[in-house]
Amino acid sequence: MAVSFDHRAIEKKWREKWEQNPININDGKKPKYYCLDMFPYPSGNGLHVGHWRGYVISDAWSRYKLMQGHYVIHPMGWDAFGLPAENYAIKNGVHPAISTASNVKNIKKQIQDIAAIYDWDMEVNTTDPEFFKWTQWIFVKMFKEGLAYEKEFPINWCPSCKTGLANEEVVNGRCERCGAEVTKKNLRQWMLKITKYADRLLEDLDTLDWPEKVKKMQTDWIGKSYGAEVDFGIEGRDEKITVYTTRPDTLYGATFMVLSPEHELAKSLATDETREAVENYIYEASMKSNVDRMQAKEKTGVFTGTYAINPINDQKVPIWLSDYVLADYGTGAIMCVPAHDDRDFEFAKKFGLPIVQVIAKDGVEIDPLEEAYTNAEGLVINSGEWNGMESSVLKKEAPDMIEKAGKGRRTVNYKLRDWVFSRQRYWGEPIPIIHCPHCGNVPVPEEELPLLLPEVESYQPTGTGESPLAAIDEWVNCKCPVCGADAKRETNTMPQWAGSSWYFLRYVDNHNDQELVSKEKADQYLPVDMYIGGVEHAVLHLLYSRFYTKFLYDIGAVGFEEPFHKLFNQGMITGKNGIKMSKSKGNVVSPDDLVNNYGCDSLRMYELFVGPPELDAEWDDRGIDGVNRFLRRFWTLATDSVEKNVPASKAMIKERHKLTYDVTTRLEAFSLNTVISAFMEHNNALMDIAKKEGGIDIETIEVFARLLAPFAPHIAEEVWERCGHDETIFHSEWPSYDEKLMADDSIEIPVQINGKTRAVINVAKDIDKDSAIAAGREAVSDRLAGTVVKEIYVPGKIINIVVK
RNA sequence: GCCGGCAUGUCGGAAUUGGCAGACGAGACAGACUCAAAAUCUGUUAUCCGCAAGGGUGUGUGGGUUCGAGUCCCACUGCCGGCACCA
Repeated sequence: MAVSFDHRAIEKKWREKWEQNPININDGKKPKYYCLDMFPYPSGNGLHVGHWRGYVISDAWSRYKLMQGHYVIHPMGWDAFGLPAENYAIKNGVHPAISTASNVKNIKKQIQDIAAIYDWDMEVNTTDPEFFKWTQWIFVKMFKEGLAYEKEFPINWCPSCKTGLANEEVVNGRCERCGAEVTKKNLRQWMLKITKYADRLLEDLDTLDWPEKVKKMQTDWIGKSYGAEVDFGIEGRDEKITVYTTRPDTLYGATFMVLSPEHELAKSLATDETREAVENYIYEASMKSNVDRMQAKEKTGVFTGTYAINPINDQKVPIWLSDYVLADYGTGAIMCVPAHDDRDFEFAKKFGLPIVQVIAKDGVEIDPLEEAYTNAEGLVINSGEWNGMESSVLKKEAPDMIEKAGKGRRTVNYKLRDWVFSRQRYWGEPIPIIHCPHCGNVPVPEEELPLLLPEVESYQPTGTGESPLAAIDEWVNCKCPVCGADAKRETNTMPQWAGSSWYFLRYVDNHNDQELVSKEKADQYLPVDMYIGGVEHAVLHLLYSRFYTKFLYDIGAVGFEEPFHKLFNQGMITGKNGIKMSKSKGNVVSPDDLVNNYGCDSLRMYELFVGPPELDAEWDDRGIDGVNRFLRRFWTLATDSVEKNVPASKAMIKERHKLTYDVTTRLEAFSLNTVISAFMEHNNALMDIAKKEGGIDIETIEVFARLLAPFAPHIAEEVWERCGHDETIFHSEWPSYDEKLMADDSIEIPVQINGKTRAVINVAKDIDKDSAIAAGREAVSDRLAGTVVKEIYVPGKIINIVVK
């Protein structure tokens, strides 16, 4: 009687059919929907169940959009430049291109197990010359626009990876990739002027449908602040020192000044008496690492012996040096208001410097202040003509007052720094620049791109700040494309972010050798409607991609400014006790056996059922039994019902509409775990009905299958076929629901006395207030003691009788 | 230190606008089937008192608003994430 459920046979059958007759077809009429996964690095370790999660989420969403009548762009590719392949090459002598290709092959096979509707004709690989030709082309364009420039300065240097790092790649003073302590190294670097886009990157966040958390992280990273620059004269000298402050309203309280030890005037401010101490201090500061500087328990500093003049009151204020002042933020010099800043307060206490309170705390001046009154707001005091003002008002007006008096100017500052873009490693895109002794830096002519990586004997990073490419004379030595003189190639390569900053533009036109992407295709298919990936790229990849897209918009290569309209960050799948899955921890769960034992559909369902998609979830293999049981019960119910072919009953129709409502609304809310719950709950209800009525009508089974199709595509397709359909379920419409058919004739209403439920009454759904209350009183009559003060009836929800 | 988020049974989690807390699943326990086990099916499963009917308590802690609070407000505790001397 019962048709046995053989997931292997069913999945194999449909995989082959979909291969022959793809279900996601572009007929040129359907609206497009671009659903993108963050493309993976093809690691030699393969995929674990955590990688699956994001891909299942995006595929279920893509299939839903497909059934809603969209042509879905759902591509996959490989972010294949980067250190692991290179480190593998160093260890084993295998060219990164070879190990990468074999990793891509393995992971592609694993990804195909998910049965996602990826369009493999769109596949891209960042290490493919056909692709990185355009990565280099973008760089050349940026160079021509003045956005890529060379600079020598002390950059973040990872001594383990032996390469420079961008600011975004330093986490708590450590290398984002390997965790080694980051040091400073003076290096000639290629930089990208991302700071030019700071305001646009900030303002356009408002236009994005992204998690607030990610927007906030980008906002904080860009770190825009408003304030003023104030020019302080130097006693006995013509020069000025300009400071940046966000609190110009506290200028009267500036009792000393501190310069970063790297400040250009630092050394020259020393007097004969202080010279030795000042030079020692500057030297010591230069030797400190980021981590040392961050973990400093106590402030250090040295008096230069020289005084500045506070322009607001002509007071002499001593100039000190201290490494708590950052050289590369603002002007590298600050005015210190110890009464209203913790750091200045600590410094003043330690070195016995004067403290002048200029904003009254709770309306009074406190003498002496026990601690700094920070983020001060209130009445301005000890401030000459400013006395009696509200600090919040003065804060807004002071910059203009200072500017009018010729003592400074209104200004803004950003925490965002330009992007250190060169890496001293082999396995990356060569930076297409030629250094000519006559012409300076000359870009490789666009028609000569891609500039390929040469073969090397040793992939070992040199550690000197040159990449391994520098050792290959025949590659390095070239002719200047402008004047023909002997010249040398740039030997640094690009960071891994270079390819990932724009790859999503390339999928839709991946073999175009004339343009990065054709205007027609870009207009037709881009930008990305839904982007799904982990939150770890909040300020790296996602910020860089926005910057690249804005640049490409500015040069007319694309017609939109923001690459990703909607962003969804899925949570991480961890091992037991929330420990991140890793080979070294030995807690990696591979999807391969699970697919084999339970089937792709079961694993897909469980990946979604494991918890809210945006939260981390601990993996527990046992849970997959639950969804597997559900699928098998549905299978049995469906195949039995097809055989019995019973007519639809009122209960079946009601259940069908309730299911459609629950699945659709929960799916729209991206509450994917509760979508799966809805399937289980309604399947249980249908099984009960089938027990009583001998089966379920075929239309209800069909609706169930259609709703299930984005999640468990194989079983849904098989059931659909058994219901008598020749064409794929994915070309059927997404079911709609009718709220009238969902509703019960009667409803249950709890009756409370003083907020405690004492009875539940069953009444007609459109009962009026008086009848409802009467029925409620009747139901709890034996408990009604005392005087009724109030009766509350919330239609269809609750009756509450308040008794005294 | 600053900024954000979270806290519900044994476990993962659910609960539209404040309206029966614990849906759905895992696990456990009991029963059916079986020589037996697995699988499957049926039932029970927040906690306390009670044979039961029934009643008390209960969403990190303490308070508040409300007829009514997991949900709103105030204070606190714990965990997670971001930034980290940004003047």
